[in-house]
Amino acid sequence: MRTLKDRQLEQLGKNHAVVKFKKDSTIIHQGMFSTNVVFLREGLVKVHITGPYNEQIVRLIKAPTYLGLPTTFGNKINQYSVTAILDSEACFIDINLFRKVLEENNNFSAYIIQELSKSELESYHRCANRAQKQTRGNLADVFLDLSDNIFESDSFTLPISQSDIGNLVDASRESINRLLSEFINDNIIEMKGRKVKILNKKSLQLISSNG
Amino acid sequence: MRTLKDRQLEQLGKNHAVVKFKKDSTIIHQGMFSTNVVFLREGLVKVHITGPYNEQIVRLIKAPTYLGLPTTFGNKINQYSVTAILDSEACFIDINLFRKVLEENNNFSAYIIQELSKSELESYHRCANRAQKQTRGNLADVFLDLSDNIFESDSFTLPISQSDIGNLVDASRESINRLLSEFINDNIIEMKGRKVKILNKKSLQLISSNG
DNA sequence: ATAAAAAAGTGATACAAGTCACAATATAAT
DNA sequence: ATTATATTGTGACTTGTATCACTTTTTTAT
Repeated sequence: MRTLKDRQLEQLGKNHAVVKFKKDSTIIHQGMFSTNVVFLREGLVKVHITGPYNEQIVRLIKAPTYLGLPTTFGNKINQYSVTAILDSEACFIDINLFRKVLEENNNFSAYIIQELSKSELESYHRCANRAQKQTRGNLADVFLDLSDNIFESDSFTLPISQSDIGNLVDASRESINRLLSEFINDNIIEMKGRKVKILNKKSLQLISSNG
Repeated sequence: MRTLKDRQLEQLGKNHAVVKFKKDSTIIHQGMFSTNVVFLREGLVKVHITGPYNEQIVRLIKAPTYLGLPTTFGNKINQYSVTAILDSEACFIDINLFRKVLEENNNFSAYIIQELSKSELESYHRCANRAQKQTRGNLADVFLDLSDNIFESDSFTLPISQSDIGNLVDASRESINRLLSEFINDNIIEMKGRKVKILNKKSLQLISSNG
């Protein structure tokens, strides 16, 4: 499946320039008219959406991935924002071309459907977790996600602020801060500025599943 | 698009029996092996998933809709459960047939992609709302959804228990009960058993957007 | 019809996490 | 370098909502 994606990317990317985005710059702007799908080649982004009160971070996604699909098939106004949280690279693919490739290549459709399905499932799980766990457990999950999936290492640099973490797990900045102190105090993680080292992943996993 | 769906349904449904489900019977069982996609022709269902502590109701969906797509393209184990909350009718479509139709009919793929995209967006919005509003606002949203989208009427019969509502909006049964009393007391809704009449939709909308 | 099981109603209490209010560092900008 | 701005660290206090512990009502089963 990976090779398919790459082959397809080649086809789609041939006549599309790669655009570089610095950390903190916005790749997709909610509310803006758009006629592109974005293929994120490299980097890490946050997807955020205007909530009833604040801007809400919905999820972090790392490359490679497609972004902005809902815009492609619904109206042409972006329904959410995507901001780079690490330097990233993306290519913009014209919607019509994208649709044409979908039409011509059934495997590609199947691939996109699969990705969307996966994302739906993840969404359900996130939903269930956030709701049932308390902040400590959700925070542990963020660190596990960063370590296991995003950076694939026990040492990494936090790509977002404590207040963003709070926003992501539906907690206040202050609560996150206090819980981080707690984690550090319990020798579960070590932090120097935003440099994180996970000292006791077992504990994190325990916290994730219990609290 | 609607006609396309109907045409497609015809094609898919031709050799597939319609199965009737009584209220409260399970249509899709999480954890079970399955080789079908379900097309819900008629009725109303809840999608629920095993959370870290409880079973979590993720959303209500009314017919017509496809269910179980993630199973189709990922592994063959159902990743969530779907239970009828009103008498419903569904047809079961063999995965291979479904895939074949997807392959042969690009419009159908496009339609499925569109549906999945829409569902992703809804998911993001639900997420942002649940997180930022308190229970009163989320409860108002449930009533607005039931009235505006699901039953398209100001009078309807609650299809789920208070404890399910609580589960759906991440609150306890008791909180829902207290808030309902409050709504009734404020002449926002009227309830006789599970028969609901919305008396003041404006208020509900206000509560939805403020609290 | 009657027993059994769910669902709904309600008070008392507890607590996780929000909010407010500053102080202390960092980071970015001129 | 030196402001200006953003982020982080903490204490004190408040609050929405969970939990517990019943009672009452409704529904389902026998």
